[in-house]
Amino acid sequence: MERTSKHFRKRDAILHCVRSTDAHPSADWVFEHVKMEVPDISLATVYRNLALFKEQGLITSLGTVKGVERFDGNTEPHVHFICTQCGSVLDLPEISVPEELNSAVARSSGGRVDNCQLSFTGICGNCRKLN
Amino acid sequence: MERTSKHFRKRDAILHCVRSTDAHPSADWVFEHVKMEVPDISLATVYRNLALFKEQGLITSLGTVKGVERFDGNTEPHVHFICTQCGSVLDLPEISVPEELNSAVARSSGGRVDNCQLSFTGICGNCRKLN
DNA sequence: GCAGAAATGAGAATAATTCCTATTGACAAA
DNA sequence: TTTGTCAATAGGAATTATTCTCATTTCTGC
Repeated sequence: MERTSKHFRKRDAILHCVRSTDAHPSADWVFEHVKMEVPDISLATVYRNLALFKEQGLITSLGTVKGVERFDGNTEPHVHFICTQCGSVLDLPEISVPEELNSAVARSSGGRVDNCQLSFTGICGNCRKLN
Repeated sequence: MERTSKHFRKRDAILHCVRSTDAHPSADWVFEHVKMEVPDISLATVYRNLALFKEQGLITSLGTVKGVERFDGNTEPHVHFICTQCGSVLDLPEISVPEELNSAVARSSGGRVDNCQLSFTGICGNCRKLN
């Protein structure tokens, strides 16, 4: 379905915002940025749609960094480095989790595996310089 | 230092509680359980000490499950399976992350790597039966 | 244009977590 | 034994992220 109509302008702006950044943004970050294009956007709409996109698998969630949920528009499996000082998140495309682990996990957990997430935490290069 | 004095009874009870369970508990779970031994414990004390232990590396945090932070008294690196339906967390000791990744990540991120966490999410065996 | 459905704004409500302040226990020195 | 100091704590207020409610707006199909 073409969703260029006004009805979906806000929803699409939110999705586009998350997908066109590698900032791994929070709901609030998305809110602030979408507001530039669509000034009458509401924070509730951002939360609502992020939850929807996540459910539909259009975006993923990294979990929380410093108490705030962070999203990722890149749904390809990939690894993250999270700076615990400044909260920045970096993609590590060169590292990967062996595909065959999923079935091993399904077997040993007795459940259904939907997702896998590998992340490293530490202090990023930038923060190290500043200290 | 011997910490058997009354002064540290609560702090130690909190640490012991987290370490003696594989429930990967939340602050509230710890609070409820420590209360059985030490009825006049306060929730703020639990939060404060969990944050302290985490900082000292005595325990780790899994991040949040369904919006609630979960802790782990087992600081050995290991992999988790998290059920997104019931929120239970299972250890997967048979799966492991290659040690050499840490240095690869440090190199490619330009930062200092403190921790690494691999977790799988899905629906656990129990929840699958119940559906 | 009209009816029903979907999407939204605004702000209230909720829930997890942190902060604040008075109090208490430990411990050392007088 | 008393006193001073300091860390640890209780209890509740404050904060903050997130969700909910509901009235309103916008879309779609007719």
